[in-house]
Amino acid sequence: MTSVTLAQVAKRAGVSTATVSMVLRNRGRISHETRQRVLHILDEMGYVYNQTAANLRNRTSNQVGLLLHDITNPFYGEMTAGLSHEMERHDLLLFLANSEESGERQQKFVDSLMRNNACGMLLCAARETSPLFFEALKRRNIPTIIVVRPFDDVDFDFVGTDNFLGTQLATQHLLRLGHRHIAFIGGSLGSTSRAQRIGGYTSKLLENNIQPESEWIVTSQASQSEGSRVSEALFRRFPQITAAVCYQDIVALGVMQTLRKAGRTPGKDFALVGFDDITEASLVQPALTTISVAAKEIGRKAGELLYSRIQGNDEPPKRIILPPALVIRESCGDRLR
Amino acid sequence: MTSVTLAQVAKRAGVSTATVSMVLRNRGRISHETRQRVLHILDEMGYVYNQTAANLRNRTSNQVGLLLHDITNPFYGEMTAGLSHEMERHDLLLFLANSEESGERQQKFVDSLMRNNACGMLLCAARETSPLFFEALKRRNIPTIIVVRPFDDVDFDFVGTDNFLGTQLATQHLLRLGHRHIAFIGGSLGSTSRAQRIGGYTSKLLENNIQPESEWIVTSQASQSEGSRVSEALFRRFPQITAAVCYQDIVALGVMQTLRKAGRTPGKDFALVGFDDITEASLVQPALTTISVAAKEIGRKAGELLYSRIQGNDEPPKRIILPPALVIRESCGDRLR
DNA sequence: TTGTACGCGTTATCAT
DNA sequence: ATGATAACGCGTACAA
Repeated sequence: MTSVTLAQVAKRAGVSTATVSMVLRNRGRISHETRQRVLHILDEMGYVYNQTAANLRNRTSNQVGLLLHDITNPFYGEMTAGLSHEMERHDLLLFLANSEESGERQQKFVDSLMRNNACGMLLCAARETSPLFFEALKRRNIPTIIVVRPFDDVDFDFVGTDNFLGTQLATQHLLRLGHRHIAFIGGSLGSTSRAQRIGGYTSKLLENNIQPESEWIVTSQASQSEGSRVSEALFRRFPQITAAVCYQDIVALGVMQTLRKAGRTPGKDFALVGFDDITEASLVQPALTTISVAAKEIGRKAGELLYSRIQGNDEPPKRIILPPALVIRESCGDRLR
Repeated sequence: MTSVTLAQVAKRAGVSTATVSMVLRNRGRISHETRQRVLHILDEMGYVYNQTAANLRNRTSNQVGLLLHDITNPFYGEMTAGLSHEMERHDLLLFLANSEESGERQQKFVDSLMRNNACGMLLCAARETSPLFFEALKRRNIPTIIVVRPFDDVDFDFVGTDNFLGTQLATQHLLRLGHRHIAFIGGSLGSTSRAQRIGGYTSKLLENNIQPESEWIVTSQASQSEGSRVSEALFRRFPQITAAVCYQDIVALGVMQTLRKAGRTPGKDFALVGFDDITEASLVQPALTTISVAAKEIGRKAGELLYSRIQGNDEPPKRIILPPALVIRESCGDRLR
């Protein structure tokens, strides 16, 4: 390695290490002359700053961790891009870990972050994460932002989207188009996001004096095939359903499949709204009307908030909820327009 | 912070810091008794190992950097997942940075890695990266693996896919299906990957006595919308084209859009092959026939190789080229079967 | 098992 | 005004 140390530079420049350090960090009072000489020698010797030593001394670091459960999901890719951009702006390094929904891996990553003295973290926790995990986190006293997956502990900062509003928009759209028999398809039982989305759906129905039918609300795994399977059973039991709000675009794609098999055409004799606005949404035929959440913006906002926390911002925990938007395509028909 | 130090634990346990250190790292010969007592006190005091201090002392670290140019691209998401998994296995932390094709950001990240004493890095360099960048990297003497984007400097390890073979497979598939007017869509001019893929496409055409038409080879940015825009122009000019090999799945998705707009159906009156096999490929309708490059596997293999380098493996630089595979779905029709 | 010098930058205190 | 001295952050490993 033979790395050049500050002391070596100091010796060569005929000054103390304190002086070199001050030059490097633009602190203290150093004469222009000395400063120039030191800078020159730093360059000449190819000095590389040892952040590790500095961090040890200062008991800080410039490293933050991002824990996701599935980096493969394009939504999180977008979010990570937004976050990464923000981190770079503040000269923070980003650790990435992928829990793959394993609580064990998740815990291991957090422990690792603590050992490495990370100065902050962003968390999209694995499903079924124990509350104890969060309690332990609080005691760690490290700035932590919960992202995307809603979490109702008010002691944490949270950045995500407004699930409730999202499905309200979706449901309202269907109502305006004249639909009265609207189902909700997808999501898994434990999911908080799902609970919120169902809340938006239900509330909008009630606002319009429509009694929600609990049997028209069904779960589905996050895959096209499951969406298809689940909706087939639903439509067979309740043929009067003419529209559906889906928990995710992927599920909506499955529903489309079912409709086609049954000789029905989404956008003509059935209306479908998805959620997420994934790439495929605009590609399928007919293109999927859906709720768009600005993934990149979530990443950016989360990064911004984390940075402010690292800087010492100790206002009460914030909840930054980005508004989703209805993207009208073709899967609901155009009776409205 | 009030973090517990090794010295505090030692004092409380009535032993030396050396003993505690050895207990922590399972080294040396410590009596079972002492070991138990120390472990107990470590736990009791909530000791958190300070990796920073250890790293400083050992002049090493357990942190590696991954530099991508576009984490948003699902291909890299997959690759990152594979890599991340491998890193976790070896207790390495992964720094992620997204250059967004900016040489400046890229340089900044590498500098940051050096300052932070990273023990290795994986690089998918920005386009137009100066050779000087790589030369400088060599002098740094830090284990570095070039991934995905082909790079012809034999001094570096490389892990990627066989672009040439990939498009050969794709082109051959189309030829077998009877197509003779085959375009190549996507990629940008400077790209080495693209050059190789066009090589595979061209060679296969020639093998079959078909003269490649240079005007049927067009560039496109890595986005669906660009793929759509570019292909629209191409098809207008050359309506005789009945099939296309795409540089990327994303571009292929855009081409699908164009076809649909024109009232054509991929898989029926047009045949389309993508490259990458991203998740969406199997989800779109019709599902995209594509070249699978096992992105996850590339990540895993690259991680494995990097780890071995970090461990001191000093064999000559390796080139690990993973064979791609044709994944037949629906976008080419089934005239063959 | 222990004592302690060491890795390298930081900064409060002291000197000119 | 400028700059030097030296203790310090915390775990490691060698000599004793």
